[in-house]
Amino acid sequence: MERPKEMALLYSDSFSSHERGCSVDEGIDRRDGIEEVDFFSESHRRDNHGGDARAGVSHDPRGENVSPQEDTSINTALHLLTMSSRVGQGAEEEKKPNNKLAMLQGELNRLGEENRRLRIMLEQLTRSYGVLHNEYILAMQQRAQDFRHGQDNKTDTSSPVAVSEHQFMERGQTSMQNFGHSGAEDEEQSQSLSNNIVNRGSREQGIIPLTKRQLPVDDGPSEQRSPSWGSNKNPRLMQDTSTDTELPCRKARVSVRARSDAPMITDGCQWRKYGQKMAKGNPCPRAYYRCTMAVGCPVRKQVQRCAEDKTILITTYEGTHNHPLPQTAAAMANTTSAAAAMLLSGSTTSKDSLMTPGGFFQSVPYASTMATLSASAPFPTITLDLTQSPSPLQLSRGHLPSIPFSMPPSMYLPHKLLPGVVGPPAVQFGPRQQSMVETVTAAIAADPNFTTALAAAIKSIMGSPPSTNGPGGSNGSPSGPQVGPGPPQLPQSCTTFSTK
DNA sequence: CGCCTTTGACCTGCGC
DNA sequence: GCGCAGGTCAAAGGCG
Repeated sequence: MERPKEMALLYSDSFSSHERGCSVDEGIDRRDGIEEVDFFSESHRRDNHGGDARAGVSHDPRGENVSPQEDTSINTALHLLTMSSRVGQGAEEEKKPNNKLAMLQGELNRLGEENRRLRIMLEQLTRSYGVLHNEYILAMQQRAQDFRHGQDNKTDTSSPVAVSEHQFMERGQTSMQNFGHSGAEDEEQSQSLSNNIVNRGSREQGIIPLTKRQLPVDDGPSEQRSPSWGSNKNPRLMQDTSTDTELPCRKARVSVRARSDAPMITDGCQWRKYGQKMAKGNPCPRAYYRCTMAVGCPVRKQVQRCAEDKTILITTYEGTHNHPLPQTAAAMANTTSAAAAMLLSGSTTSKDSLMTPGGFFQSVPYASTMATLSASAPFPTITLDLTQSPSPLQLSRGHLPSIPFSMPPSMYLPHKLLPGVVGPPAVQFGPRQQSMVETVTAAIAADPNFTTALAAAIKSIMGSPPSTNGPGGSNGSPSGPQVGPGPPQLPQSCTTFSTK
C-alpha cells in the first residue's frame, strides 16, 4: 500500500507533470489529482496538512507560494517565504486589501476547477485509449483468423480476404500513403481504430518509417501477390509480399533476453530457419527463422547469443501471426504484437534510447524484469531482459503459465500496481523523451502485469530444460547448436523480445 | 520422398 | 561510387 504511493511520488518527481499526463493510470492520477487540486485549493490543503506538505515540497512549490498566510505555523518552505516577504514589507503588507487575497483565491479556485476538468478529460482520454487499443488487438486477431480461413479455402492470391489481410496488416503504413484499396467491410473499423492509434503517431512523428523496400511495394503496381513464402519464385515479389504482410511488425520489435542453453526458446510456434549470418561484433552467428505455422505468416525471429555472455539468448520477434496459435505461443505472440502495437501507438520521435538496460531499470532494485524501450534502432524496440533475474520471485507471483498476453489497459495505465510488486521505478528521463514513449515505457516498467506475465510465459515456455526440447525443441530447430558455441549449462531462461 | 538445415550468393541500405 | 553489414534466397545435402 505504502509502496505504490511512494512509487507514484517518484514518478511524479521524475516526470514533469504534463509529460506524464496521458500515461498515468487512475491510481496515480488520483494522487496527482489530489495533489494538484490541493495546490490550488486552499481548503484542501488545510485538510491535509502533513501529506500535503510533503507532497507540496516534492512537487510544486509554486502552488504554495500563492497560498494564503494563515498557516504561518506550518513549517514549510512556502511559509518561510511568505514570512520572509512579510518581514521585508512590514506589517503594512498584512493590512493590504483583503480583496487582493480574495482575488487570488478566486483565481486559485478557477484554476483548480480548470485543473479538475482537464484531469477528467485526461482520464477519459486515457481510458478510451486503452479500450481502443484492446479493441484494436482483438480486431487484429480476428482479422488474422479470417485471413487464415480464407487461406484454408485456398483462394487465389488476389482474394479479397488476402487483400483485406494485407490491408489490415498494413494499417500503419497504409495510413501513411493511402488507404486506397479499402473495400473490406470491417476493415474500416480496424482502420479507424488504427488510425487513432497508429497513424497519428506515424504521421506526426514518422515513427513508422517506410523502408526503401517497402515503398516500391506500395507504389508498385502489383499489390496482390501470393502471400505464401514458397509459391512465389520471384524473389523480389516474394520479398514484396512478405514485406507487405509484415509491415506492421517490422516497425516495432520485441526482443527478449533470456538465459538458456537451449539453441532456441520454445515458444510454441513452428519455425523454419531460412538463414544464418555472422553479425558484426558477435562471434556467434545470428539465425533467422520464420513462422511456418501458416502459409503466409509474416512473423520472423532472430536468434542470437549475446556476445558478452553466451549464456544469454537473444530472441527478436517481429510481425504478427496471422493464424491461431497454441496457447503457449499465443501468450508470446500476443505479448510481442501487443508490445509492438503499443510501441507503435506511441509517438517515438526521440531517436535516443530511452533507457538502456543498464541505466534505467537496473537502478531499480525491485525491478527484476527489465523492459526497455529503445527508439534509437531503425525500429522502435522493446527489450525485455529476463537475465537479471530476481524473476523467480515475480514468476512465482505471476506464475500463470498461460497468461493471455493481450495487454490490458492497465498496461498503459499502471494504476494497478500490485502491492509489493515491482513498482514504478524512479525514472529519470531525459528532457527530450516523448511523453508517449515515456508513458509506454513507464507503463511497461511499472506494470507488473506485463513483466510478470511475460516472464511467466517465457518461463513456462523455456522453463523446460533444453533436453526436453530435443533436437530443435518443439519448434523443430535442430540448427540450434550453431547459434553460439557449446552453450554452458545455464539454469535460467531468458528471453528477449524485440518488436520492430 | 518430403521436410528441414546449411551455406554461399545476392540484394538492399547506409556510411564514408 | 565503393565497401560494409544486415537480411534474404535458393540450391545442395542430410535426415526420418
